[in-house]
Amino acid sequence: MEEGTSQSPGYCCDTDGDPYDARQWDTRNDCEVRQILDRIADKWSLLVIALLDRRTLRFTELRRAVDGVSQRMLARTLRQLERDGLVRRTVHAAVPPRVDYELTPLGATLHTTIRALVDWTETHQNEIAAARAAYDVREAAEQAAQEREAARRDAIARDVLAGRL
Amino acid sequence: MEEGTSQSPGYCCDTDGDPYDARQWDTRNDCEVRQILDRIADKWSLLVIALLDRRTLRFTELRRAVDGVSQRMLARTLRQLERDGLVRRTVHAAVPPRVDYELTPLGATLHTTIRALVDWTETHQNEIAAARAAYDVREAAEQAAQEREAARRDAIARDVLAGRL
DNA sequence: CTGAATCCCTTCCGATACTG
DNA sequence: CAGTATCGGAAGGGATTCAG
Repeated sequence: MEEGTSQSPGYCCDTDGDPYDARQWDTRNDCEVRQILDRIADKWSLLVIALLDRRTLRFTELRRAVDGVSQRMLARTLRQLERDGLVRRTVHAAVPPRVDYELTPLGATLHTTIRALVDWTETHQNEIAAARAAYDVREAAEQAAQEREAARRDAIARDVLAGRL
Repeated sequence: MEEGTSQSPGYCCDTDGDPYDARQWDTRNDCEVRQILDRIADKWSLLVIALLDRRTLRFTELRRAVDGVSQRMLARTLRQLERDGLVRRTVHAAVPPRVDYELTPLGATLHTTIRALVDWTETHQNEIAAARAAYDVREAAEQAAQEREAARRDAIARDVLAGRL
């Protein structure tokens, strides 16, 4: 197996004290949650779950549908989703071999939630694009101002030096 | 700047034909959406948005609260969230310097959605853990069976060879 | 057809050191 | 305090090859 099941050291909970914030999800709860979140929020997992909504697809169909995924990453993604109980894998003994993938009931509930997130993104993507553009403009202006200031200081310093000598 | 704004080549839309699935988010829509999703579904972004719910925090406060983030990643995360218009950054001219971070209205709406995702994860984390355990058991059993089978074949082959010679 | 295994390059990210 | 710059190790991920 390429990667093991174990996490890198220090990834998980060791903060026991510090009851720092009870109003919401604090850092302690993220030990398990964060790891799962990283998995399902993954670029390919998201797409696979999306594409498997209410239907069954074969490996190659998924491969073509996702369009950009390598067979390696698709296989890995599907294996993990299967392991997490979100996708069911059915092997048909046949020649040529045929493997079907479909969402489990658990996976179907995730689809709803993910869908909400994607909807938010679609709804606000223009605002985000606008915010980025505005930010980039501000940053560029600031940088230009700094460069002008630097040039000014440089000129002054040269003048002083010239006056001295 | 360490990483530029531009994406890696071939990351975005080039699939124009293939009107393959109109019922849901197909691959074409993900050009923009996926990129934004990757950003907001990021491990640190998620936590930062969570912690900034309805309050203002300073850099160091966030650093301590997240507990595990490096100053590098926190700074990067905050910069990106600011650029995306999700977080407002306020610099107070003072000694020592003080910088406050808070959610923008846009960021606040994201908080609700993210919260739904995290709630799903918390709700189903036990099911996922169970699924993983079951999967691992099945896999181990399969592997053991394969090894027994291999040993059996090996023994037969040796017997045949011994009979021949 | 459906993968698993290998090679190899790129990106991510933490540790460290340095500015304002 | 609030960052930025640089480096090196680790992980991500594509291309290719092999197997069932």
